[in-house]
Amino acid sequence: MIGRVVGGDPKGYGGSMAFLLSQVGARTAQLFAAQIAPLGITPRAFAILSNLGARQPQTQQQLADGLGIHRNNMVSLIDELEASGWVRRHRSPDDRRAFEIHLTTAGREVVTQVNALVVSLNEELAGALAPAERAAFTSQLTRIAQSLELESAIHPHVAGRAHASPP
Amino acid sequence: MIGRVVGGDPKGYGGSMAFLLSQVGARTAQLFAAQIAPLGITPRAFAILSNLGARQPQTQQQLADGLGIHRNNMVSLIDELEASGWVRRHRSPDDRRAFEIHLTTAGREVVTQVNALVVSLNEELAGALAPAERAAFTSQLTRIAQSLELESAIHPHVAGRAHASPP
DNA sequence: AATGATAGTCACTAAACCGGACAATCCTCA
DNA sequence: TGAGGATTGTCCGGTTTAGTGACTATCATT
Repeated sequence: MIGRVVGGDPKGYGGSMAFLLSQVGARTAQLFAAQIAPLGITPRAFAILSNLGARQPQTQQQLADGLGIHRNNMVSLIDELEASGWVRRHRSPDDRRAFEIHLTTAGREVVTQVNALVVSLNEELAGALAPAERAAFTSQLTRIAQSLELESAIHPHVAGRAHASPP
Repeated sequence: MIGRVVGGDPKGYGGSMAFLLSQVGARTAQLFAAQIAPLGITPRAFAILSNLGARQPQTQQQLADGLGIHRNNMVSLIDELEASGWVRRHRSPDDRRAFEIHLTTAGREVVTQVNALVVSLNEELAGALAPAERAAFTSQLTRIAQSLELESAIHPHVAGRAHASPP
């Protein structure tokens, strides 16, 4: 009774976990992108800033590996971040090929602001559930994420070519 | 205690419903696309076939409206579907501008095959949960989908430009 | 019949991402 | 020590994907 897709109404994927998850996930990502857009930042760029907020400094290569983004794309991404004043390139003292990417004060501020938006988005999502349900739901969702071998730092959308859709 | 993102470890969005949902959703969509790819079909194309399976025939315009896909893009989508032999264009007797899109026998078969894949994907996802948890989880997910005003037929990824990513 | 709306089509554009190639630098080991 | 191979950041081109504008044929309304 798990995968009921054939029975009932055709075209009704309303009970399909796969469809629901990808649908809700896509919409959530849309909302997030729309909410941070006024700050002049994209989800991908924020992923970099956030990652730097956790560990600093990192080279472009380290960031690319950590987030699953292609090396080549990291170049222009850092360019934009630097142009926005959120990040600065410093030559590494250890390796003259590499740049150490440092978060600026403004960059740290953006991370804080976006984190606040994430909190409010979380509350908006959780609002559909009874307070008593929320912890269990998150725990179950986490278990699914683990079973899919998702690492907490890598988001399939942030990482390379990852389209696809329903269900 | 819903939106814990700031506390604990920075960069740790592991407890954020928004991040988890979009991450799991994106991965689910990826898996689905990968699983149907051997059949020579994309998620977008399947959405059309599946919709036709539920109501037939429909004009391109009706399909575009129903799935949230742009009219112009529907043209090449139907072209491919027709080239694959899953669909046929018949001139509408009522409106000589419009085409009625009809599912062929092969098209119906593909829908059946993909639906079977969806069932197995659902089982794979549900496998991370205890059997007793599954119904509640799906119900909660459905409530979240409703609170986001998601219609069961429209998938944000299938419909227009819908990138975005974390939290 | 005339005017405006609508269905489908096509061509052009914009964005995202990948792969290949390249210079500078590092590393290793004979 | 120095020569070959690997690595870092960079750039460029090609591909894919989706959206826009304009066009034709047809319908609907008056």
